[in-house]
Amino acid sequence: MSHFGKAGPPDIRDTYSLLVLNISFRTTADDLYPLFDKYGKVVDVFIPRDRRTGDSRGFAFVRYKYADEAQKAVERLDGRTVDGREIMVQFAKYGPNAERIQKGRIIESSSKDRSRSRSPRPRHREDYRDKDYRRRSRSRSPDRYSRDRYRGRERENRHRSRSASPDRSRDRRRGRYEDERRSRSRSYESASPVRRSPSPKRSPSPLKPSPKDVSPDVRKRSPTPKSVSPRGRPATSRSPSPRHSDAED
DNA sequence: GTTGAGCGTT
Repeated sequence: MSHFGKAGPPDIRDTYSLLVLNISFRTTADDLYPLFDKYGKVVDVFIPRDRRTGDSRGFAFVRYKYADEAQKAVERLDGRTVDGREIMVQFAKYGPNAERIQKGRIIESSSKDRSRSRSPRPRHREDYRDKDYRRRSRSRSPDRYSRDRYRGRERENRHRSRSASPDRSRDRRRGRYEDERRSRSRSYESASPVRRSPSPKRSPSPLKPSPKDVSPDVRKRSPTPKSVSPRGRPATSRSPSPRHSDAED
């Protein structure tokens, strides 16, 4: 759906797509259109939305008619604060139908001319699913803790140099990404699938629990429930049955 | 009410 109400992409013959990232979730195409249209002729503005909820994904595609205007918009709107969020405008790298894009311009690889370049790779389906799957997992930041740590460090960095250069944003994101990746790798290596046993009944060895594991008080308290549940059942003691102890967990 | 790396629809 495009912002103009027409079905699908209007006409992508010589248009230059810009990718607008880091926009607010409330920002709509109607809000971006006038902003981008001021710097050139905007052919189409499209904001991908979630199919289930319909919420914006936080980025938009602005299609310009001329490259110079698109470039101008990139240099003008990149880093600008829109709706309280610093947006990032850059040329689109991938096309809507997995078409290759050069400098934001869509390069029709094979649609009418298939004999020239043969690329029998129906990957669009898989790519689409893959990206969709990624979005599902996006729900919330699973590594939010790690990112918070880095974010705190960034804050100090930003504190030192208030002036921000347009190139810095790239390095910043990339550096964080690498750190995140390394952190994940380390997590996978270090983190073992150890499930904390909620019940201390689980003995580490199949043998009978050594007296070191079981405190003498516990042993003495086990057969003597000084506390009775309101229902009249000895709830304080877990399960007097030794063979039932495993099944309970 | 929340979220935040990334590349798109009939």
